[in-house]
Amino acid sequence: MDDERTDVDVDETDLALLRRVERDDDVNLTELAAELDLSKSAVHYRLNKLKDAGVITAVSADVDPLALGLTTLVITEVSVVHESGYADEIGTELTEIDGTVQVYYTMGDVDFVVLSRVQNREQLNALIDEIVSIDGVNETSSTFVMKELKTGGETVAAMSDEMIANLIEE
Amino acid sequence: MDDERTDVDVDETDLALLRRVERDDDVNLTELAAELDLSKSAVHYRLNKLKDAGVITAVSADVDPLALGLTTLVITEVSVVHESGYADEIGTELTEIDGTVQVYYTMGDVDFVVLSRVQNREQLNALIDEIVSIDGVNETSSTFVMKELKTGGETVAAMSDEMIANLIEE
DNA sequence: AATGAAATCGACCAGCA
DNA sequence: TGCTGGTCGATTTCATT
Repeated sequence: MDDERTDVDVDETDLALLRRVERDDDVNLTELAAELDLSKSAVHYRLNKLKDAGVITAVSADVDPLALGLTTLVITEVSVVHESGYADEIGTELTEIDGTVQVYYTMGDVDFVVLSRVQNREQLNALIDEIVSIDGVNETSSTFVMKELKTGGETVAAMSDEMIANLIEE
Repeated sequence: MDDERTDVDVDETDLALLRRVERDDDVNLTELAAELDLSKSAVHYRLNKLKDAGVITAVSADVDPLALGLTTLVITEVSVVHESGYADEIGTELTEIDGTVQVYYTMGDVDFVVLSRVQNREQLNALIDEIVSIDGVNETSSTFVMKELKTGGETVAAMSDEMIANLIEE
């Protein structure tokens, strides 16, 4: 029993709807209604509610990086000189480097984890050069991704029964 | 000059369209057409083309993890005993653990990088226990994410001019 | 949360550059 | 090959219960 305060309240139907549209929202209300055993109006009502509540933050097209030649995904750990209080600024600069797709500020001896997509090794070298040239960056360590086994597109689908239960009973 | 063979050919207009819909596809054709200075038919035509070509793999709703109480994001490095050729199987098992949202198979001394979302520390402990109990897993190292600075939703927007140029000139 | 009607939209086509 | 413009059926939307 830890985190009790949840901003929004969703029920099992909402979660089923979310699971469906986070996978594929390129459907009309009639189809959604049939799949979820709801009326079209009910689906419409719930989708609006979920968007208003901020549970659904956007409806977006998923672009295949490979189709654009972005065949290389790299994970880079970035450490900064720990005297500098410029972590915020460094983080912002990391997000602005072309090719970076995910940037996380982390606890521990590594300060940032950066995921980047590039088309070839030259672009990778250029990208890492850009990172190390940021003022305050101390050390970097990069690893190639050989296979993307799960890509993070689906949030609700990744939740356990316990996580679901914590949401429902509130 | 490295990777020359790209499966699909897209032009600047396609990329502008992709940039728009990967950010927000919750708009009608009329609005898209106005923003891109195209006719509705042209937008319709290009969107279909991009979906057929596999550049757009899906249109999906983005769910805010925080709205569902998933306040904790953790990055875990997983090493396997290197005698075992069960890397594929271990990878699959990692993707199936509740809470894991991204799983990458990597080169180097770390074999997998796993990103997980949980609601509290107990769930995190349970998750890590599940990982280490996988047959063949040797060692894990986890790091809390304190701030998500860039979350990887947009692929085209992250591309440099050079990457774009490599795509256009083919 | 359901109904039904009005407004709007997306799909499609024949023709064109 | 990519686009235009217009039509029609389908869809979203909304007031009402």
